Amino acid sequence: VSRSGLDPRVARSREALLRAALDELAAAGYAGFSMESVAERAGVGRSTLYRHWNDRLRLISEALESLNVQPRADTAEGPARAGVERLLGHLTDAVARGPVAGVVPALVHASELSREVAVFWHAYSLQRRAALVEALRRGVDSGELPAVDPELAADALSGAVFYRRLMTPAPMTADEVGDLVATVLGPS
Amino acid sequence: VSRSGLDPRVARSREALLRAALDELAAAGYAGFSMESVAERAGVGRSTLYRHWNDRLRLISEALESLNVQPRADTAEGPARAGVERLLGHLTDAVARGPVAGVVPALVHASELSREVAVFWHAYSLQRRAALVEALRRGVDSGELPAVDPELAADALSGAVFYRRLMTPAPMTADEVGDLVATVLGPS
Amino acid sequence: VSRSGLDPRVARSREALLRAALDELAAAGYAGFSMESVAERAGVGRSTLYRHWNDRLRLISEALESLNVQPRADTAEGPARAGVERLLGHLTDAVARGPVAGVVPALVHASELSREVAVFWHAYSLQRRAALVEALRRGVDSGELPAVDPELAADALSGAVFYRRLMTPAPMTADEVGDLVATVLGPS
Amino acid sequence: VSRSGLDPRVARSREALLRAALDELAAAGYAGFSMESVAERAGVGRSTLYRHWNDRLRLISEALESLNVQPRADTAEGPARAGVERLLGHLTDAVARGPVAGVVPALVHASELSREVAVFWHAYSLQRRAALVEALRRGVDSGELPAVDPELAADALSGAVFYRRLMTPAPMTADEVGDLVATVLGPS
DNA sequence: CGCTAACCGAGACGGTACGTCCCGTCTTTAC
DNA sequence: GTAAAGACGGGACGTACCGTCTCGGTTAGCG
Repeated sequence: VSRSGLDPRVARSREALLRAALDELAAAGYAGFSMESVAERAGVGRSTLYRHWNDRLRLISEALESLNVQPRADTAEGPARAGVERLLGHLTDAVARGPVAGVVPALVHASELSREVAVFWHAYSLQRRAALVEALRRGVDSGELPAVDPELAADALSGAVFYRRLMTPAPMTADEVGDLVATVLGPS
Repeated sequence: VSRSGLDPRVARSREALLRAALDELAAAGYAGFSMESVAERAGVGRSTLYRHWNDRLRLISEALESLNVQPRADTAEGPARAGVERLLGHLTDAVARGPVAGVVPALVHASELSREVAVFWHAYSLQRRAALVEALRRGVDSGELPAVDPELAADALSGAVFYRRLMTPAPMTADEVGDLVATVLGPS
Repeated sequence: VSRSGLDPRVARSREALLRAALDELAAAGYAGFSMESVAERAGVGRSTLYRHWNDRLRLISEALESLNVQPRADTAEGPARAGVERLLGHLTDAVARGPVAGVVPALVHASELSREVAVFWHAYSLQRRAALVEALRRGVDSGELPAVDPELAADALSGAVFYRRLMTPAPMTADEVGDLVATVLGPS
Repeated sequence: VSRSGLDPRVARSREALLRAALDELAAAGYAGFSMESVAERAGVGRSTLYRHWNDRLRLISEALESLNVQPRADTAEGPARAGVERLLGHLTDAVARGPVAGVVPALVHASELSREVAVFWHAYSLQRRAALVEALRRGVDSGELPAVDPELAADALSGAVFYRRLMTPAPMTADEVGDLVATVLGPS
C-alpha cells in the first residue's frame, strides 16, 4: 500500500465514484446532489464512498479536478483573430456539451458556498481565459487587432458565451461566434 | 378575502415570509435553503409557510418576483454611450451589492433544475438586457456608436459583468465600466 | 395539546411503540435491540420513534415502566407459609411466562450498563421482595415460622427461583415451590 | 501448526486476544462488546482476530472457558457447615470482584441468545454448585446439618448471593454469609 | 356585537439523506 | 505462509428537514 502503488480495488472504486459524482452533479445539481445516489450510480457501497471522502464537498471538489484537462495551447500561430474564434468556439461547445456543461450552473452556485469549490472554479476559468487573453494580446501587439485591453476583451467575449448559457434560454451557437468577435473586435 | 383585500394577517405573514425567504437564499444559497429556517426568520409557524406555498420552489419563485423592480428607463435621452455606462454601472452594482447579489448564483443553479425559476430568471435578465439593447440601438442608429449588433454587444457587455462576478474572485468595479465600454464600443 | 388531553396520534404511537419495544427486548435481548425493528414492529415511522425517545435507553426505560404493575398484596391473611408459597409461585410463573419473563436477562445485563435501567430494575425487584419479606415477618412474629431473618430468607427464596432461571437449564416448577419453602423454613 | 505445537506467534496472539476479550466484556458488557476494540486492546490486527474466531460469539465463548478454573474441592474434611460457608464466601467474592464479576450479567444475557454461551454458563455454574451440594450432602448425611434437600438448599444459598448481586444495589458481603447459612440451615 | 369562518402556532406523522460506527468478508503487501 | 493493514458491502445509529396532517386557539369582519 505504501510505496509503489495502490490497492487496485481502491483505484476501481475511486474512479467509478468520481465519474458517478460528476454525473450526479450534472443530473441533480449541487442542491439535490446525493451521496446515496452517487454510490448507487457507481455500484459501490455507501460506506466505501464515505471511506474515501468524508462529506459531499470533498467528493465534489475532487471530482471536479478530474475535469481539469488543459485546453491545448494551439493559438500560438496563425492569425490572432482565428485563434480567438477557435477558443471561443471551444468554450461555446464546452458550456453546451460534454462533462463540464451540466456542471457549470452547479459550480457557480457551489462556489458561493464553498471556498474549496470556488478556488477550483476560479482557477479553471482563469486557465481558459488565460489562453484567450494571450491570443488577444498577440493580435493587439502585432496590430492585427484594434488596441483593446486584452483582459477586458476576454471578459466580454467569454462573458457573452456564459451569459447566453446561464441567463437566457438560447445559448450561443457556433455560427454566432464570428459575429460576436466582429462586434467586440471590429469587422475583420 | 373576497373583494376589498386580504385578511391583514395573511398579508403580514406573506410579506414577512417573502422577505425571510430572500434573506435565507442569500445566506444559505439554494442548496442549504431551509423552509424550517425561513419560517423561523419570519417568526411564523412552519404550517403557515406551507399554507401559502406548497414547496420550496414556489416560495423561492414568488420571493424572486418581488425583486422584479424595473430599473428606470432613464436612458431615452442624452448621449447613448452615457446611457450604456449608466446601465452597466447599475448592473455592476446590483451583482455586487443589494438583495439580488447574493441570489444570482442560486438563481443560475435553480434555473437549471426548475422550469419555473428558469422562466422567471430569463425574463428578469431579458428585461435588464432590453434596456441596454435599446440604448445601444439608439446610439448605433444615431451614428454615435459604431455599427455593432446591439444584441451581441449587449451580451458582451452584460456578460463581462456577470463573468467577473461568477467566474472570477474579482467582480467588476464601477471605475472599470468606462474601460469595458471603450473596449467593446471603441474609445469615446 | 396543552391542557386536557394529548393528540390521539401520540397516544396511538406511544402505545404501539412501547409494546413493540418490550417484544423486541424479549426477542433480541438488550444487545441486538434495534430501534429500526421496534419501529417496524409497531408499524410506525422511524422518525416518529425518535421524536418520542432520543435514544434506545430512554425508550427501554419507559417501556419497562409499563411492566410496573403492583402484584396484589394478598398475603395479609391466612397462614403465613401459604402466603409465602403463593408469592413464590407467582414469581416462578413470572420468570417463566408473561411479559417479564423474556426481559429478565436483558434487564440484568442492561442494569450493569445503565443507571436508569438499574434503578428501575432494583425498584421492581424490591417491590416483589417487600411483599415476601412482609409475609415472612408476619409468620415469624406469630410463631408460625421459625425465627429466621426475613430479609435473608427472602433473598434465599427469591434467589433460588432466579438462580434456576438464569444459571441452569431447568427453571423451577410450581410443584417444587413447596419443597423449596420446606428446605428454607423447615417442614410444615 | 502440525505436530509439535503451535506457531508461537499464534499462541501469543490468541492469548492476548482472549485476555483482551475478557477486558472488553467487563468494560462494555455484552452489548457494546466490539471486535474492533478487542483487537485494539490486544495490539493486534482486526483480521488476525477474525482468523481465529469467525464471530463475536465464538470469541466470547472461548474467552470464558479460560475462566473455567475449578474452585478447589477443599471441603472434603472438617465441619460441613464451615465448608458451606467457605464455598459461599468464595462465591460472594467472585461475583463482587475479579474477572468473573463484571462478566456475570453479560453471561446471563448472552445465555438467552446463544446456545453455546448457555451451555458454557450452565456448566460453569453447575460445577460451582456441585461442590456446594456435595458439602451439604455430607453434612446432612452425618447429621451435622438438618435434613434438607441438598439440591434445593444449594439453589437457595447460591441464589441468595446472585440475587443480591443482580437484582439489588447491595451485593452480599462476607460477614452476611454466616447469617445466610444460619437462616437456611438453622442456627449453628 | 356576537358568530363563524379563516388563519394561526405547535407539532405529530412517514419519509429520505446525512455522516458515523461497527460488522464479518475480502484482498494485498510486507516480514 | 502468516501477520498486519485496511478496503469492501451491509446495516443501524441518531440528526435534520422534507411536505402532509391534525389539532386547539385567536382574530377578523359580516350580518
